[in-house]
Amino acid sequence: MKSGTRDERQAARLLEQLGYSAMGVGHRHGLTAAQWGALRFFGRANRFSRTISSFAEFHVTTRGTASQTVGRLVELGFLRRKRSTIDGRSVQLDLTRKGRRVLADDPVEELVDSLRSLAPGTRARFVHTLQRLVADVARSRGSPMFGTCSTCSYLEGDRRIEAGASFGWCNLFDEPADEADQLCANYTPAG
Amino acid sequence: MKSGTRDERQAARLLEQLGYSAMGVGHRHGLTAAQWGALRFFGRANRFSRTISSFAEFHVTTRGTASQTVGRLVELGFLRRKRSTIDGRSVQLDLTRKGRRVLADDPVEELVDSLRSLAPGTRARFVHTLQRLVADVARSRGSPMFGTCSTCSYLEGDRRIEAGASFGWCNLFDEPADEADQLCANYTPAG
DNA sequence: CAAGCTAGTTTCGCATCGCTATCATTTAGG
DNA sequence: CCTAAATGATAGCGATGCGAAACTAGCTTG
Repeated sequence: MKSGTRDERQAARLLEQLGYSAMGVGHRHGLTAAQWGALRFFGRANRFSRTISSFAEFHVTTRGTASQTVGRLVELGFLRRKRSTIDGRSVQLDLTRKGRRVLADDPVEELVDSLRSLAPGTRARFVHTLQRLVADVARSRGSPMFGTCSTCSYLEGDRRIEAGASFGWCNLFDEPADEADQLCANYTPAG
Repeated sequence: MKSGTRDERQAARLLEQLGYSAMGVGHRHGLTAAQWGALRFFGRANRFSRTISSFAEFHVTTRGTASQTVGRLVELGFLRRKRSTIDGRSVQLDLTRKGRRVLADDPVEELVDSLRSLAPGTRARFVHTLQRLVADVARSRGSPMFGTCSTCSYLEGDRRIEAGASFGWCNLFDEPADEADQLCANYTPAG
């Protein structure tokens, strides 16, 4: 039995190690892990999902804590609050120029470099496996998904978003899917 | 340029997401992320590496902080201190039975389940790619590696550790490599 | 319009993190 | 030997994280 699970454990260990060494561990720029997580989230979520509630859900914490973390980033000038015009309760968080600069120096960039050096086929297979794992874990945990348009059931028309080409259409918001590579809190896997 | 990096960013994002959902986020068993990290480290490191210093290095923090975190886990009964017989300064940390039980309920187990459902070939390719990424990131950061015997240059004889079969030989410690699937602080990639 | 729900903020209390020093013990080098 | 280096433990300090609860304000339903 032990030998039968060696591969899985090794993979899990490597994933964790990658997480530790690649992600916000190390307090670069004086930011904590939670703050890096928030900054990344708001840098990668679409405009409908850049809210306290979505971040709290994504980060598995309470809205109170999330508000506190975000408040600190606003003080530091990395995020900007903007009241939503459609829903007066809602606040949209946007990265400032300063926030974007810091995010560009995200420790995870070294990982991106490494990924870039993979053969395209290898990378594609890797991404495909990752997607499956993320979906599996989210499902087995009963937590929402936070995916992107490319595999979302609300996307109308051509499922594949070509690089830089025309957008698809989001049937949920009834708008062009112009932030197709951003995370969405309303993501629903197709299938 | 932007479209040319879509795959890499997506992969990085998925890796981060997997890290968040799989790792100690959520305070299960009342343990913090740092405590989960320590518990996992001491559950996966070989006897030469289960020290405060190694953990501090792995976790990218100071020995003081590491000692404090470990101290809490000792108080909680998850770890046990044991003075080294060879080096009187060194302390070896071992998981207690209780610690092992908690580690079995590690949130990361859901990830292991998901990995188990992959086709063997897919999983092998995935692991292979992960290994490369971990090595790349560690190299570009100039940090030590923490790998296992199977790809270590100190391993004598057959490089492949067969499941449950005979051990290899470690030329560094001059001992049988009987903890071949455990993390080692002295890991040096072959090649 | 009233009741109820949702989004966010704020405060309180407490535990932990993370760093810097300092100290004791033990090893290693000359 | 005697000094320098290494391993850990510990104290002190500031900041953050986290949960719970109370509170404001804006939607929504009937």
